Amino acid sequence: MESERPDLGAMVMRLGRRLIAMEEPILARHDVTMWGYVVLNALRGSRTVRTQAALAQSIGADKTRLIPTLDDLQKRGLIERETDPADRRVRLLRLTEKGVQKQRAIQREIRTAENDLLASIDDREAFVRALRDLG
Amino acid sequence: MESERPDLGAMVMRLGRRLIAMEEPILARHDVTMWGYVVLNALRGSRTVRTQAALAQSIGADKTRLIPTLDDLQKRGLIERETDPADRRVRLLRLTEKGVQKQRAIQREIRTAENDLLASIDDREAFVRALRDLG
DNA sequence: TATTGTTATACTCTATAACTATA
DNA sequence: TATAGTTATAGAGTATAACAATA
Repeated sequence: MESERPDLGAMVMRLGRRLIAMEEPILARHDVTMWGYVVLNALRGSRTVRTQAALAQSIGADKTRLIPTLDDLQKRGLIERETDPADRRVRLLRLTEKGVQKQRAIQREIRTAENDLLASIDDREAFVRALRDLG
Repeated sequence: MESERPDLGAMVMRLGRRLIAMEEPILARHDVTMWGYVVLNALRGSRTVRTQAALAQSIGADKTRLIPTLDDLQKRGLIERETDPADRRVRLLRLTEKGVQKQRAIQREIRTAENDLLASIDDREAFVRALRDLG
């Protein structure tokens, strides 16, 4: 019998805010914004070079609000942005080696912090699996 | 062995957005905003009358951004706001009977929708319990 | 002087529209 | 003409500062 509890949405958003708060100091130490980290993650998986429009869509962002982030990441040598010779309107994106290292370093720290946070959960794998399935 | 997965924060926020999207049409049908519903929920549990400042703190909101919400709920007869005779600076808040009914009706619909969404999860109670503990 | 509630202002974030360069 | 990327503008949401009433 399930006792009274807050709505699922309230609990999930609360946990989400807690996780974001946990990540923020890590990102700050690496001098990367949340959007910057999201971009690094999106480019890591698919070594496939992508256009900015495709990237924006894949992370559910407007293409215009990605541009300052891409400018910054490029300026700092974490990504490369080159004109597609086959269609000079398009910019092909990819992580530099430095960008790959940065993404790995940040994610490693975040995973460690996640593990601490999940320590109290009985069956962590089941919990994570459920979260994944519900996405 | 846990296969590669997105960060916990990304998965949780994604699920959170999905739940919000699920709730929004329900709230719209009842002509209540998300903030309005949060206030109704906060006042439901504690029949204890509260001040606006206490309410704001309990839901993690700034006191100033609650005021338009309270004005609206009061105008529509869902809450009462009366001056505390013991300290005339303070407004005591409580749900009206109409407000209680409204909160119940909305939550009932949300719970039904949550159940549909959780249908695919193996051990739902464990999942909900974990979410609760992590809050 | 400090505090509750309120209003007015400023700031941040995001989306919309307008521009360029290619196709 | 249509599209990728960019820039400029406007809108929503939120926080900050200032105010009136009361303690």
